[in-house]
Formats: sequence, structure tokens, C-alpha cells
Amino acid sequence: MIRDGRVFRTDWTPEDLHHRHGELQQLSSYLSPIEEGREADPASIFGPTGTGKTAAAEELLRQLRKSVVDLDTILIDCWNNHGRFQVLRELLELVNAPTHDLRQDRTSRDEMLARFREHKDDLCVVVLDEVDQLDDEGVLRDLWQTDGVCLLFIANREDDFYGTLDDRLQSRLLTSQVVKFEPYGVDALTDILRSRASAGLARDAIRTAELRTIADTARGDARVAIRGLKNAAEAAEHRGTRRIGQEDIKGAVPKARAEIRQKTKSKLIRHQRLLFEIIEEHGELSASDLHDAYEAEAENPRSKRQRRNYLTKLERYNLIEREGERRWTTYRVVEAPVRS
DNA sequence: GTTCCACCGGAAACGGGGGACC
DNA sequence: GGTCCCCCGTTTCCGGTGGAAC
Repeated sequence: MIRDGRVFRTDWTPEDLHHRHGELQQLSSYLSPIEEGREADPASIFGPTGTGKTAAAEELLRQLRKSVVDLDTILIDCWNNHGRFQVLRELLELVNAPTHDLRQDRTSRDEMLARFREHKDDLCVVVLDEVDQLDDEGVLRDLWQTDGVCLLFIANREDDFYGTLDDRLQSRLLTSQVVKFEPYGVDALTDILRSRASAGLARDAIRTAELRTIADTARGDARVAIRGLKNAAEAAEHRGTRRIGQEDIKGAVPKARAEIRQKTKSKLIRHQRLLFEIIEEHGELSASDLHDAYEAEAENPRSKRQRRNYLTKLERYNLIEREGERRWTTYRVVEAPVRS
């Protein structure tokens, strides 16, 4: 039934970006000075998980590369590169600057920045995906102050991003252009799934009614929906049938959510995972109960201050949410959506 | 009204790690 | 082999906050 499994991967980009033409056009107009060889003001994309933000940015970079000669386009995933050194190293690699002699504890940031400025083209578009995951905003200042660098930020929530910046940077960036990506509606998500199904599944493997059911259950998250479609196809294959039925769909989307959550969990370090598992086990519990449970279970428990850092991280990962303040603080597991 | 308590988060200090250099 | 360097993860300290207890 599955003809091409690549279609269901998160990094697979369709030829046509369904239902994001307006947003793409908006972004193109913000970055249009680049096509005339000029620097464009920073722009930001905000929107929940699975709304096509990264895919839109990639498409935008593709279009810019087609129309502008001598343009560096760089997309950095700040989820995997959250330190200043890591971001600068990625920048150097992507502009083909020498990186063999870089050392986290030896090479100064100024030197790395100078090397980047020397090797990049006159104009360079830098997309910082999941920018709210950055530990050190200094790199934003570095890039902001670099001639010829056009910045595009991607984050889930506006306040998560701006809230972490110092006043000076915040006031500069608050004037940047913003494009908001709303969650997909059922019709839009059904279209997206139809296009994936026709590219990756056998002909007539699924009907519109089943596609709509998946789209509806995914609640606006394309990543969950696409993975759900793949799970449904596998279930149908397992059943030995040539068409996906409602019974194949039933567990497909919850399974997709669980898989995405598992992937996120696998990135946690031991103490972060323990804190998450305690919250998961209790469903919801107060801060003091959480600390007590952690101290009872942890080997070499980390300090309370460090635990608070871990909990902030878990919140940013969309794994948990916090409610209330001070002694009434409670933590609970976020059911959905989660970031992949 | 004052003190206590539990929590949050910023800032500074500390120590480990590991390659370069002598 | 000893020392240097400095980033990163972690701890310590501390001020702020606001309800509870007195």
C-alpha cells in the first residue's frame, strides 16, 4: 500500500505548499529588497506546531536562491543548536568557512563571527528555526550587527520569543515584520493529506471520508495528521486490505501523537526525564509534591534551582504546563500537541 | 500590620573537561 | 606532564511576590 515512505517524513517538502500561499506572499514582500540587492528588515513567523512554518521558510529560501545570484541562505534549527557557539559553528559550516580548528573552549566568538563575516556572500538570509529555544540571545545581537544579514525568526509563540530578550533587542525586534500561521482547518488538512496520499500511497488506498477523519482528529497539526495517515496505511497493510478503513484510523492519530512525544522524550537528559515521568505518573501535582517525589527517586538529585531550569525546559518542549503561582504552582502533562 | 513560607528566576561563582602550548 | 584557557552545567545566594498564620 505504501509506495513511497519518504512522503511521510517531516523533512519531505511538497511541490505545492497547500493553503500557505497568502503567508508566503506576505513573507516574499517583506524580503523583496533582497531581490534588488538590498538588505531586508528582520521578519518573524509565529504559529503553533505543525502549521507549516519551517516548510514555508524553506520554500521562501528556494525562491530567493532562484531569483538572486550570490545569495547565502542558511536555516539553523535552534532546537539542536541552542548555544551561541553551536549557532556560530553552523553558520561557518553553511558558508563553507573553515571549521576544522574550532574549539568550544578556545576559539573566541569574535573570531568565529569575523570568520563568518569574511566568508559569507554580500547578502545572506539567516533563518533561525525554533529561535525561542536559544539559550544565549547574544548570537541574535551578533547577527543583527552584521552587514548584509537578513534575519527570519521562527517560533511557536510571540511572547516566548520576545519575553526572553533584553530591552534593547526587544525594542529593535518588536518593529520587525510578523507573519502568523494559524492552525489548519479540517478542509485544508484534508487537502494536505490527499496530496501526501497520492504521492506516497497506492491509487485509491484511502477515501475522502477517512482523510477527513484523520484531519479532524489531528486538530490542526499537519505533522500529527501526516504521521497518522502513515500509521493508518500500515494498519491496513497489516490487516491485508488494499484500502484504509475507519478501523485503521481509530488508533492511528493517538499513536502518531505518542510517537512524536516519545521522540521528544528521547532528547531529555536523565534528570529532566525523571521529572517528566513523575509528572506523567501523577497527571498533575504541586511544585512541592514534585520536588519531594523527585528527591525520593533521584540518584544524586540536582538542586532545586537546577530543577526549575529543567522544568522550564520541559515547558518549552511542550511536554508539561504550569498553572498557578508560587506555592500554588502545579505541573501537569500537556496532552497535545507536542513538538517533534 | 508583621512575619513566615514556598516558589520563581537573575546573577555570580564554582568545577569539570579537554585540547593547545610549553 | 603541568599549566592555561574558557564554555557549559550546576550550585549558591538573594530579591521579589503574595497568601497564610499570627
